[in-house]
Amino acid sequence: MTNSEIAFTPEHDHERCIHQALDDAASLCRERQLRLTPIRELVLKLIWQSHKPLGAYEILPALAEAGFNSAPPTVYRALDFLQEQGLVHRIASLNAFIGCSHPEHQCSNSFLICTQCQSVVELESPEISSVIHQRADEIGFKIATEIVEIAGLCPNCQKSTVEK
Amino acid sequence: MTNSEIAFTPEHDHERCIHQALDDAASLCRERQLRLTPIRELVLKLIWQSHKPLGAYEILPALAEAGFNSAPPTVYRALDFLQEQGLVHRIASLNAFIGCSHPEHQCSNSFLICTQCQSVVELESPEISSVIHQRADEIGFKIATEIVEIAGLCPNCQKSTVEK
DNA sequence: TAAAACAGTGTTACAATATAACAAAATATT
DNA sequence: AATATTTTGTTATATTGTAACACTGTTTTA
Repeated sequence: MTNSEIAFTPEHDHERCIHQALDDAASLCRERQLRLTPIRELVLKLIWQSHKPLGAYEILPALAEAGFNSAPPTVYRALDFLQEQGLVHRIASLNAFIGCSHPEHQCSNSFLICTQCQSVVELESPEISSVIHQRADEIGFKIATEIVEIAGLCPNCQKSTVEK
Repeated sequence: MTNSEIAFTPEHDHERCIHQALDDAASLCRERQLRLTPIRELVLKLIWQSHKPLGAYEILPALAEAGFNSAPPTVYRALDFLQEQGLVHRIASLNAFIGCSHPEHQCSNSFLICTQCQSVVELESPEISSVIHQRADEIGFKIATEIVEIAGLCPNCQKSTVEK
């Protein structure tokens, strides 16, 4: 099973996903000499509680519970930091945030979004990016950022839909 | 020049774009036995004032000026209708709306967004869609809707940037 | 080490985008 | 004409995101 498909496999060992993500973040921040403060780490952990994107305002209560200030700027600042470091992505079509599954590499910013279970996987596909660049080149358009958000039914939810 | 590039060509005859869009909308609604009411037509016309996406709240003042109610639901209803009929698209990354340049055909929902002049063109590219479907098939993901939003510099703005 | 600089957080207020719910009016259908 | 349906008016509010400034902790420099 590729990394992509894990999110669409409910029975996977998610503790491992969380652990990996937090470890990656820690080492990445160490390398870059940036501070993964308690707030930032908590926000990242909360986002990684599942493979479903989380809204900023869904994060706030947990911050409050942990004893931090829980006004919107607190969470948005943490999210900004995490996004800048490529640790989380914002899904524009959902106004929500998802953990990056490979923060070390360059990201495609392509996502498959299941409309039934809400799980999201990052679509790693050089071909998609390459075709997009090809087409942009033809028009003479100079790409800065790409967003690809594909909504539909994940393999797992297709099964359950059929079973109904 | 292909249809796509018109939006990135400031000197094009935009009256023609507007006229075409309103005509298309009228005939399309006639065919489908739907009502292109004055509000809906005005909203469409306002959106077609340029090739730059328009926010819902930018439309409201013009509605008020034309003597209509100008509370948010009015414009969102019109936008909902126009979107359902494929006459306008919502750009998720901008929270804004743009006229569809070919409402008769199936739409790719792919856009090139110039970050300098704000112009947007619809990227008609069977290849992009095809590659996306290919990749989704491999994972067993059943696509319902696709969003592709590419931001960068349009050919025209690249020129002016160099000139500076 | 003290002082300055900077980064991170707390706090208040508000901006921008979008929707719920119900009443009234216009239009289409019987 | 009466009824049903669609569209619009209206009020209120939900959701998402940011500006601005004060305060605190951490790093850097003299």
